[in-house]
Amino acid sequence: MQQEITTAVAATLKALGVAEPHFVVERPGDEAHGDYATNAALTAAKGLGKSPRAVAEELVAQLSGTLPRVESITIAGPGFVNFTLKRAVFAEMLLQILQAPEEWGRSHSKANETVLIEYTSPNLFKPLHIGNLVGNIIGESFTRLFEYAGATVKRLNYPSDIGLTVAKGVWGLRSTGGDPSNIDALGEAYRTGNHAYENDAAAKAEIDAVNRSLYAGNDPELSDLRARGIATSRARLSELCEILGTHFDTEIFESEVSELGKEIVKSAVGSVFEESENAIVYKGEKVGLHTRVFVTSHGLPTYEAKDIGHFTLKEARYPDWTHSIIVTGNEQTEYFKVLFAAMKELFPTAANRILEHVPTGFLTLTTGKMSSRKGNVLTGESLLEELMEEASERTTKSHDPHVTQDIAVAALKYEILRHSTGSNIIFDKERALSFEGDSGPYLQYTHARIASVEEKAGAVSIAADVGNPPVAPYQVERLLMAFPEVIAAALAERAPQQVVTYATTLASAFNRFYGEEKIADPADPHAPYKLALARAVRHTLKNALWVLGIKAPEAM
RNA sequence: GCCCCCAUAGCUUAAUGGAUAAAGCCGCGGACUUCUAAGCCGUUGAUCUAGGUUCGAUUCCUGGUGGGGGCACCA
Repeated sequence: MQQEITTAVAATLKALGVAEPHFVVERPGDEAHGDYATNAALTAAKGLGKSPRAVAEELVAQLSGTLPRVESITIAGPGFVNFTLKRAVFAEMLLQILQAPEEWGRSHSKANETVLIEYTSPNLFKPLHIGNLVGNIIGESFTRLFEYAGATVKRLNYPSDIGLTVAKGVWGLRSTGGDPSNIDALGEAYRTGNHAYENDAAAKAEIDAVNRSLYAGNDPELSDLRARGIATSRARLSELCEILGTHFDTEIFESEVSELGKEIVKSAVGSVFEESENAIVYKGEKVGLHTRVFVTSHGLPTYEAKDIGHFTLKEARYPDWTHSIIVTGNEQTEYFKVLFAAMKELFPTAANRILEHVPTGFLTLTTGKMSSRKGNVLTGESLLEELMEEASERTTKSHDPHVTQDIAVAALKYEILRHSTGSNIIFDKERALSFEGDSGPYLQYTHARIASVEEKAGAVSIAADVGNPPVAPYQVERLLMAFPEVIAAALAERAPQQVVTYATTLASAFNRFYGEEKIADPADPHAPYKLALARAVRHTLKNALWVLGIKAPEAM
């Protein structure tokens, strides 16, 4: 519908003599301004040498009668042109939603793309950090937005299974005698190792030696501890992904790419890379960036070289990729600028396709910072566990443990996805645990409430039907129409929070409707229409929640 | 020192250059013997600062102040 109006307005402006029409068609914030509005007259007025209102009047005169689904076109304010849709358009929309609920909101705009999305990427050998959890939640919502646009999406995980973090953990395990099959013991071992590394010079030297041994694989005892710890970490990660509703299509480990990356970098010395102070570096200054080390003076590959190797493995697995997205914390923003510049010089395929870094913000608690390195231990999993305990206390209608879990996950995901991607998140546990007001559980509750009303309606033999609509559309109905546009905008702007905001607004509008109107009233001639509307809202909420990676329970 | 990001109500957050800046929390006050009260209704309250561009600026540009991140052998 938005597209229909945009096309018509563009054509009319051209007919009026505007060479390059520049305007937007949007949904006005105020319902009184109709269903769609355009600023076309304001933007075109100057070029035409006329007043905005005069241009608006010409626009209205030209457009009248050309849009079959538009009831009226009016001029308001300084020269906005407002479009109000015909009543029947909304009934048609409800019918469309009820007939193909799974399709509502989907498009084919990315049907020709294969998108590789890399996210989560934790350090194995310690409990999942809260930052990994943020990345997982945001990354997953991106995969779903792309899937909704018809793209082929591959979910990639790139865990760190070698390096200083692992060495600290292995050293710590040996020092504490902890059980490598216990995830908490791994966390404890890591903290012990990290503390020693920062405060004890002798221990630091030992840990560095452990690190070299692990790379070389020349100490069976250490390598065995590493392998067992990693197995424990991976098993735990799988469990958490199950709870979060995520999975990965491909996992590539840091240890697989180290040597590969190093060799590629070495072979490109003199062309892409150069030697400097015995290290191999990429001089980012030539493209307005900064220099970074890819291979150290000791001949070890850095994260940079590993990412080069990583890229070649990704490409080998998915040669038809068109778009590669990496989701990480925003502290790596500058790093990826340099890495991508180097990759575009190095790989012809990378030069012609899209490499994109999506930065996520830092999550801090209202009670202070969190860091698993410093031992103030709120991990991703401990946070989830707390939320699940609270959810189980509050669940009344359903005692299904899966529903309880889904509610806890919803609370967490909503709290993270409501922010604009990349902005820092101040997480208030009390607020998330309260499940009141704008929240994941609020959306789920609204969904479950509608399911319950539908059940009641069935019991009194009311069937959904759009044949007898009330004279004026309800506010909820108008809101429904925006859903596909919101999904498209959220993808284009990399902004899942728009889906969060929309779903919350929709739920709120429905709850107001619910408070004002009786839906399942056998004596009400409009009951079948109201039921159809309620069901359409439920489908829309369910689809919006799906995009956010949140389950929509039937009862709670 | 250089580079990047950020600053909206008491708190946590929204707002493709557009109309009266939108919610939730907190506070106060309501409705309901009626479909799920995790709900609904009412109410107080905000764009860091000085300029600039624009018909129009929370949004774009410049300076200032305050905060976060990054800047060669960590990831």
